[in-house]
Amino acid sequence: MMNNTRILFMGTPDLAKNILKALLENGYNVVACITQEDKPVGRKHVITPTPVKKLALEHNIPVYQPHRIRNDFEFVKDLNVDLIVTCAYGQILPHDLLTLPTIGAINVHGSLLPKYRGASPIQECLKQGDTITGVTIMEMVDEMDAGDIFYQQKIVIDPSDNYTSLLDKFSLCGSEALLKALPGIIDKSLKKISQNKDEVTFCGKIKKEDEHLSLDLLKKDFVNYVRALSLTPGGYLYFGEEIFKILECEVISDELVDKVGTIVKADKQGLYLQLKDGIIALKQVQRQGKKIMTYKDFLNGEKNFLHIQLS
RNA sequence: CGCAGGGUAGAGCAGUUGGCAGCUCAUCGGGCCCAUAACCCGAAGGUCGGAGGUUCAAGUCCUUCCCCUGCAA
Repeated sequence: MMNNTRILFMGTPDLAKNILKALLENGYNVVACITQEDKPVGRKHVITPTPVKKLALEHNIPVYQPHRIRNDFEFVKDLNVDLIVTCAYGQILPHDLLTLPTIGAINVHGSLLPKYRGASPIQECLKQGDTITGVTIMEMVDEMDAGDIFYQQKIVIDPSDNYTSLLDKFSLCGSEALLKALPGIIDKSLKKISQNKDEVTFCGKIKKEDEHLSLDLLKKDFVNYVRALSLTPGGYLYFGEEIFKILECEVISDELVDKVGTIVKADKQGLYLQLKDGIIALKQVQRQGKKIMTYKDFLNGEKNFLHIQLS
């Protein structure tokens, strides 16, 4: 019965690819995929298909890449779809598309809704210093991430987690949650519950300027902000004209020994930065043009870094 | 051919006007110490990204190819 359900999968990055993979490995009938257009990527501007497209083509699943799904979804009618499953597709689905499938349209969202509706839920929970987050399998409605909830599964955030490691957890957990919820969604036995409007919070898209770390942040927030941006795209401070990325750091003390933004220690024991409410240790850094390295490796090649000002 | 930095010991870097390839960390051995990631002594470890060229002599100069990274898209 589940094999007869005609599923249209919509998604773009690696996370979505892993969700699609889980569907395929468990025998679901994915009749087509919609993903973003191939884009020139990297320094050489090589036109690269999205991870979802690559996987779909390996399984001989037809791939559609409309420029604007809002204006171009007529082709979906001919697919006779029962269910749309989306995960990080990257475009808002028009109302008339949501009503096409016989069963409905569902989304895999990276937070415990109604918390963190929006574009960057995985980064946001790290920024906030949360210790628990999760995935939500939900019905799609016109308003973004506002649909009723079918199923939720919690994820424990470890203090050592950053965006990259948390993304791995979401790949696993998101797949698990979807597979648990799908049978009940398809046979309509799974009850959905509406979101508590009083608990709704939002998170926006991470913009370029957000990657410049702020020295106005309290040390705890600074560390969490760095976690949210690591390893990609990576938060940075300026070292003169150069970008100096900080990929991992930790709170050391409440001491105030020098101006905010000053390197107050640079030796084997650590690379310490003064913030306005204390000192943090920079553990992994990346100088412009260089690879990511530990503070020890960095200091081996960079003498005289003590008392340097970052901004 | 989008802009820019780079490739030298396991890691991070220095290497001047071409003239015996170095520093710090790590590793191994020894010493000191109640002890140590500390300190002292010693050792091993390199076709200087590849190919070609100039030269008595190339890490260094010329040509060409490959790769890594930051920015931009």
